[in-house]
Amino acid sequence: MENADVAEVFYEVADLLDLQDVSFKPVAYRRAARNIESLDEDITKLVDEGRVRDIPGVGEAIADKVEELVRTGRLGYLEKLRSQVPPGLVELLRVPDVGPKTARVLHSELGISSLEELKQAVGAHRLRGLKGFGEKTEERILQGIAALEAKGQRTLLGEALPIAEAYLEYLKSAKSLDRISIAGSLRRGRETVGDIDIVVGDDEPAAIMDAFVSYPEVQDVLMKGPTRSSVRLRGGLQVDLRAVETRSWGAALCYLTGSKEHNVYMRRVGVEMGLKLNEYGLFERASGKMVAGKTEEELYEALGFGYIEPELRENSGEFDASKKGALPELVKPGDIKGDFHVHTDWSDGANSIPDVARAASDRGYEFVAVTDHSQSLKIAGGLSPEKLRQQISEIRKLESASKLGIRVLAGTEVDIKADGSLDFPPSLLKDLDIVIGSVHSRFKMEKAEMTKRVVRAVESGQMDILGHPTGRLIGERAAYQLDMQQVLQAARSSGVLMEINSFPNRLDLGDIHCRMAKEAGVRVAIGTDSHHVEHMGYMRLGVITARRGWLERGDVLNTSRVGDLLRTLKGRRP
DNA sequence: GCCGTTTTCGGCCCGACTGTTTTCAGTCG
Repeated sequence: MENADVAEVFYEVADLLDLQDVSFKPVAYRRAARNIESLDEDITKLVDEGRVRDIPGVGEAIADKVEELVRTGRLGYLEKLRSQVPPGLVELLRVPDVGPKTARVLHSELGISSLEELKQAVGAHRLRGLKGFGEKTEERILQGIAALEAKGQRTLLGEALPIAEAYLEYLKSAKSLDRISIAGSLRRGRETVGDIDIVVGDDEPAAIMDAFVSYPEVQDVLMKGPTRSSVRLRGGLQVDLRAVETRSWGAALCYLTGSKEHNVYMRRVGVEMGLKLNEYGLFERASGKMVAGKTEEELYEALGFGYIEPELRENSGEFDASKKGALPELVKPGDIKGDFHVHTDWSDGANSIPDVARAASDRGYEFVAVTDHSQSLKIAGGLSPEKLRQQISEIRKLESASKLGIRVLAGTEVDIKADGSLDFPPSLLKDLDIVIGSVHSRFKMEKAEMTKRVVRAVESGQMDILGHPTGRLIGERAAYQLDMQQVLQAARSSGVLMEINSFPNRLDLGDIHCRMAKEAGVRVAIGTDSHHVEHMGYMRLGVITARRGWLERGDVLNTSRVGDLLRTLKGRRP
């Protein structure tokens, strides 16, 4: 049973308790679920070692339930709760503006217990007769259902970021503002986001709201007030704007960046110091006097912490690290000196080698690695050994004619075959500057078999980087079964690096695995997996992911000068 | 249900917006 499965059960428990109007327990179950979800160890391992209670938010009662769940695959408590709540009520909670109270009334008064029944009841205007329900509520619920059906899922970081940046540019051009920033999970760099949050700090905060709701991409205005407004864009993405006076800028930005758990912790620390923290600032509880809030830096300082980077704000150790002066100095986009993973028109890429070199040079890089596919991957035009030989000499020729203005590394993304052998002979691989080994076939292997396959490749002595190590496609395909700890141990002893594949729907390694890699003493290499020079801009997504994984400059091979880099790589392979 | 220089009980973050309200509950973030 995976961590995510255990978390999902507890989320459902929380919903079911909410529907029974139970207080506080839902919060506790959700907290436990979130912490289990973001754990960097297998929950089964923790159960085996009796360490479940070490997880924050997991006490005696939840620990027992985790153990039951992991050992038997079932949870009696969940089954009991399910029998007490009409099936289908939980799905009503997914409709915006329908919470537990509304769902209960809908069921008790109108007998509604599914999304379908709710839709019919709204269509027949049966809600407006109920106490506390009117026409507007009916309309909102109808819109909520439509939005849920149209979208319902999270948006990739790489899709949301440009949309948010365009919106920001528009707002800045509409009115001169003291401060404006993206906030929320997007600012924290989560791999997917539910919505876009924007914060404005200005001495006339309410004045931006008209411009905000008039953005041409807006389809619906969900709410509009002097400090807060909310819209839905064409395409379904929701955008929230919060505007405060400049003196509250830092407090509002911090509050809206979250995470929720991070905020709750900060508030508790404030309470212990006799202070009150909200989106307007940090205040003395007794006098109401403002202590901090104009900038995030002064806010953290006033609470006794150093500045915590947005990507770390998940309440997963950042406060402890700050107290100990052990916060990482995160790798920055400007540290990146090259891209390790680019395809060209020799296999399934769109651009020529000189085009790729030029694009890399335009980005200010010192190097770029050409890593086309290998022979087995026919669908992607994988190169034969002869063709790869030709490509190598082509690259060397261009280099010696110094026509490229940048160091182009001759490389490959070689298939790791089902038995763990590589798709090119060692005699060919040794002539390359860089070898990425990737799994592109037989995804459904058993965990033990897949782990053996990958470990064998990692230990072959012919590979520098393990490409997209889990194989997941966000929202499309689950990771293949793999014992990541074993792979990391093998990588450490063989000196192989883990890739952070920056393609928007991969981000593989993800943040949690990056942190695991660091703890295991394994460095990472960031590659964009570009199939078009435009894709080379995805590098920033990889950097954000590295930052969420607490990685510093020294943990990321891309930050090396090209000379050092080549010595590192050559020194490793026989 | 969890947690603790407010510690084994009594708390649990705090505020905006909406709709249906004659003063506030519900939802959301």
